[in-house]
Amino acid sequence: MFFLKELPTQAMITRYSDEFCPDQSQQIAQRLEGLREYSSLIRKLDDYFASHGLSQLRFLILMAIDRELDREWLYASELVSRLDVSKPVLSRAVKKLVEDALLCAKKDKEDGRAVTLALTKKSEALLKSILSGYFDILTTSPNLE
Amino acid sequence: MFFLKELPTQAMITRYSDEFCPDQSQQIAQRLEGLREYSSLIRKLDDYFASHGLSQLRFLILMAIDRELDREWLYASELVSRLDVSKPVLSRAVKKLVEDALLCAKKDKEDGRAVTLALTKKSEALLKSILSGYFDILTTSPNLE
DNA sequence: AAAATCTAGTTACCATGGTAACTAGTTTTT
DNA sequence: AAAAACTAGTTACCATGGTAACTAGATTTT
Repeated sequence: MFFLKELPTQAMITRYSDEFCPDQSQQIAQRLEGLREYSSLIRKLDDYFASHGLSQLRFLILMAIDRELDREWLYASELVSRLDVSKPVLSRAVKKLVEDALLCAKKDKEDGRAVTLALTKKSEALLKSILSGYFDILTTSPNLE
Repeated sequence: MFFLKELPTQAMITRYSDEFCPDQSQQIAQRLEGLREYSSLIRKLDDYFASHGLSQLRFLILMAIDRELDREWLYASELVSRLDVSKPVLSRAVKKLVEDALLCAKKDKEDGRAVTLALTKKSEALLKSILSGYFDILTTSPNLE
């Protein structure tokens, strides 16, 4: 997450960057502006997900399973390889999704260690109901062209 | 933080967005790409700060004080209004910075509640030593024009 | 000037990210 | 087939974000 409310003015950036990388102060300003815009977009998405009992991670777990074309389920380990998140964090998130009846976990028959994770009626309906708002937020963020 | 390792293909996005907002799938793809690029940039910055005993927040606190033109110090409450962070989080970060001799805290003479926060020799030197690398990371991130 | 309100900063607690180290099942080596 | 190595998932612990509620000093109301 990025925190600056007021970005440094071009003059401020120049004051610093002239010493280290003159002629790049404009690019630095652009990059900082981009960081702020995208951080703000991430916050908006987080708020939106929270208003539907989800989070960025919970949403992405559901989407990753839903978008799988040839199967109805994924192993937790497959989710780890698809999402940029650590195993323990995924494990905990999955546990809560199962408790909330948003995921259906079943022991795999072939591999005694593995668990298959599938969407439930509830999470299918939830995804359907929130995707429209999700796309709205993505497409209506200001200052990002 | 954003987690998708492999972004959905344009075909996947179309599969979803056609139902809700046809003709916007390309914009959605762009926005997701931007989110991923900036998340990756934020991770790079975090790693860089961590390698110098800092964090995004700790760095921004020091910068906010350093960039103040007419004063050598700020109140904690001023930092809260300049950085997009909650009071308790700032309070804790400041406490640690003082312990690490990167901030000098003094009771304000006029206002018995307030504390003035100034840089130390150590943090001034630290800022000088890391700014160059910071600008490098900002200006050399790929895929962001 | 006493009461009420506001403000600076902290404490307590919760959520969610991380790594290291563990259990237990599977696969590979020898 | 026993040992070693690998893999799936969890547990324990730490870091850092959040809100609510607190203390204490300053200010405003009455």
